[in-house]
Amino acid sequence: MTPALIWFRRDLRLSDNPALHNALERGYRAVPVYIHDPRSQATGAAGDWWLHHSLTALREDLQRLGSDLAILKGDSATLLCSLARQTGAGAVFWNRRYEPAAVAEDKNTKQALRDAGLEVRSFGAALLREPWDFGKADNSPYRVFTPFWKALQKSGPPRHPLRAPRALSPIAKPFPGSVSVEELNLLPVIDWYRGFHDRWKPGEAGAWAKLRSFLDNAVKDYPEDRDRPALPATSRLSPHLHFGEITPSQVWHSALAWATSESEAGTVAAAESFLRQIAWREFSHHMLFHFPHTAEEPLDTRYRAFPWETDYRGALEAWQKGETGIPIVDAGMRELWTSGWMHNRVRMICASLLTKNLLVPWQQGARWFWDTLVDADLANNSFGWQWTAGCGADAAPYFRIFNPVAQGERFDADGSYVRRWLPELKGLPAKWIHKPWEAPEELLTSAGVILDKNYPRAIVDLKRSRTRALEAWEQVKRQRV
DNA sequence: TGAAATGTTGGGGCG
DNA sequence: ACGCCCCAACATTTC
Repeated sequence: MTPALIWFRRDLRLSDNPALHNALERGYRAVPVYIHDPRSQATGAAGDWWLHHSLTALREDLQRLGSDLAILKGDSATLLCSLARQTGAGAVFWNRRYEPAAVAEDKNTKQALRDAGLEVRSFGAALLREPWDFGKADNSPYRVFTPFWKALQKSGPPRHPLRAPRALSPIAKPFPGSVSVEELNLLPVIDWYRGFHDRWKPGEAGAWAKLRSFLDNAVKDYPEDRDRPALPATSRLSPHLHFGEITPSQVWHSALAWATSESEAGTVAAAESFLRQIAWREFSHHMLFHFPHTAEEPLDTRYRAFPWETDYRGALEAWQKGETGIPIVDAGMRELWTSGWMHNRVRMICASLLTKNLLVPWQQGARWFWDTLVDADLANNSFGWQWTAGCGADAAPYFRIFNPVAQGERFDADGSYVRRWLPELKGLPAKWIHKPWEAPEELLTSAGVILDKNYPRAIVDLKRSRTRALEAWEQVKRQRV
């Protein structure tokens, strides 16, 4: 059997893997390869932690089927060419990536391999639809979510997921040039990530465990509870989806299968409310594909002239450390630091405070999330930040400025989310927990809260900074015309 | 996937 | 009984 290199990237799974599946179907012997190119590093520190464990899991899964994962360091085009020569491979198969830099790299690699006389095949699996053939009637991309979502639902179910192979052929041992996962030095130098282990299980099995428990326990209440950060109401699949340990198509079919197998009313609506979030992920990936500059620059060009604060270092640092003095924000930022993840509702609240009340450029917030989120994903991250900042696709109009106190009282009414992450405020009753600066002095004292001593006073006046943000927006509107 | 300002309505207290 | 005011509750407009 002729070998084919299966180039793993952001598809660290064996099931629903078209590259692997097609190589086997065409009678190739699969040689699984992962290439770490430190120059084209597209992961933050938390993502690196995840990648380390996900690669370990993939390698073990491959070994269980009789194969292994060859792990190489260096330039992918060069390595794939030399590897094909060494192994006598006649083909290279992979599943597509959609980020601008990855698209460019893959295009070059494909050309180099074809020039070397190899068969190269790439497949779509990370998205529900290929961005280039999912658009409006005139084939231009959707820029508004609701029509995108309607078209997605109308376009029929995504392709049916493929099964994992039952067995694979062994690869050469030792494999030429292969290193261990440890040798990739992915684990961050400072060990802030200790809290990650009991919350996350990177790898394909971990992804399915999350999906299973979400379908068994939470999806039925998803429409009701999804915005309440204290509850385990969301799927937490985001990092698994990012690394391709599970595909959106698998999630889609599993959720609909759950909805039709349950006899209770409202299950289809519940499943669709969840899949709508999967569609937001899809939308943001399509947007980044069609507008590749939006990872760095605002989609709405008026915002190039936005009068951001220039001396924002102190504010940014307080925000990063969860020391803004605004409880729902600080709770979110500490959840992020401790667990590598933050509830989506709280992400919006934190992002709104940074970009609107503090007038810090959204790219700074995006950069911090990029480094600290285990699910850091270029498309989702850029899209989400631009959405909140008001400069993105189908964005919240600029004047929609969150009031973090009102948001806290609405979505964390009893304050249990805040108390979980800010134990120093534990003793405050729900009435004051979202605005300790307004609490009566004697109440603060009996709760053991000393403002500016063990919990900061709010670093911004919410009312005044709101007005200031609206004035900044007026300035931008005038400049354009 | 907002919040604040402003407008409207209707019940109840009260002279 | 009536008009007046207050204000909560809700709706609409504006940022």
